[in-house]
Amino acid sequence: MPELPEVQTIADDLNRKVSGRRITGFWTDWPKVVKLPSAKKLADEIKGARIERIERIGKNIIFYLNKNRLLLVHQKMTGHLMVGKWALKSDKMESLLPGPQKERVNQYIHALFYLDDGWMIALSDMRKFARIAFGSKEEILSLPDIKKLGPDALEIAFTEFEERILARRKAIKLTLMDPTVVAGIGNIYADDILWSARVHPLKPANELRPEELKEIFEYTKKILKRAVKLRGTSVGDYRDADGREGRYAKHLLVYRRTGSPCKRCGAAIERVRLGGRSAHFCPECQKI
DNA sequence: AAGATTACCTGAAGGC
DNA sequence: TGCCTTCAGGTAATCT
Repeated sequence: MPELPEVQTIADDLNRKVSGRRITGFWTDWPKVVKLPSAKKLADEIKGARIERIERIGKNIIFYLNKNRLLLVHQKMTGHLMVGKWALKSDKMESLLPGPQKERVNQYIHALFYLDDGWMIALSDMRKFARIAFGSKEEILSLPDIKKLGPDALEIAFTEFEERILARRKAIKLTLMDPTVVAGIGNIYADDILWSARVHPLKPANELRPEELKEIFEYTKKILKRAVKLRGTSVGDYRDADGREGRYAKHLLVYRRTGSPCKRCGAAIERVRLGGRSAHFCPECQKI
């Protein structure tokens, strides 16, 4: 579901809301969601853990716990972390609070962390791609998910960006979205970044001209920062930890605008399949 | 060994 | 109404 701006928004919200709380229990109806150590062990071992702070690494949300332990959550495509109060009613989740995160979202809650103040952190995930890992700081940070991550899109300097991108021969869009090259850019922002830089998504990364690379770099920073300020993009059912929508959706430049006029030249936006995903671009402004 | 494809899952939406 | 196909914010595993 979320890309860098959405994950940053959720991590910041969680940091504000649950730092200092103790975790009193864990529930899941989908044990596979815990890839390390196991759902049962996590439930046993996390009891009493104090949440120190929450940060984002790539698209992973990291809870720093006491005793040098970390809890990692990757929401993948449709995962949402939320803070609220829910009750188990037979095997169905029932919201105790009114608001936008009730009903439909709740039937997809597959994991709950109970907190010492009566509130809960819930992981809802329609497609069940999300994953949780729990262990020592060393264990979690040495997982391939974290270890293989490239530099963060908001942190990376131009020289390193240039070096890493030019080392790949595949399409620039796939390269931008490859978390081992740069971390944090997903399908929505990759499309908007390339449209802004006037670069065709299928252009091989190593064939980019210096000025094209510079534009891509500049717009990566600009667009991601803007989206963070707007608390992300809500397409479909994305919501922040309070159930609110992200406002970047109103600012989308090409993503999901197939057939609509290009905001620069008026030509009809086209869509192609790339690596099993949709790439949206302007055939006039973005030539190979 | 990089690049391309498939797997993981459950819908929603549109065509017939 | 229902069946079939395509698409959905990500990335790891598996191929070639």
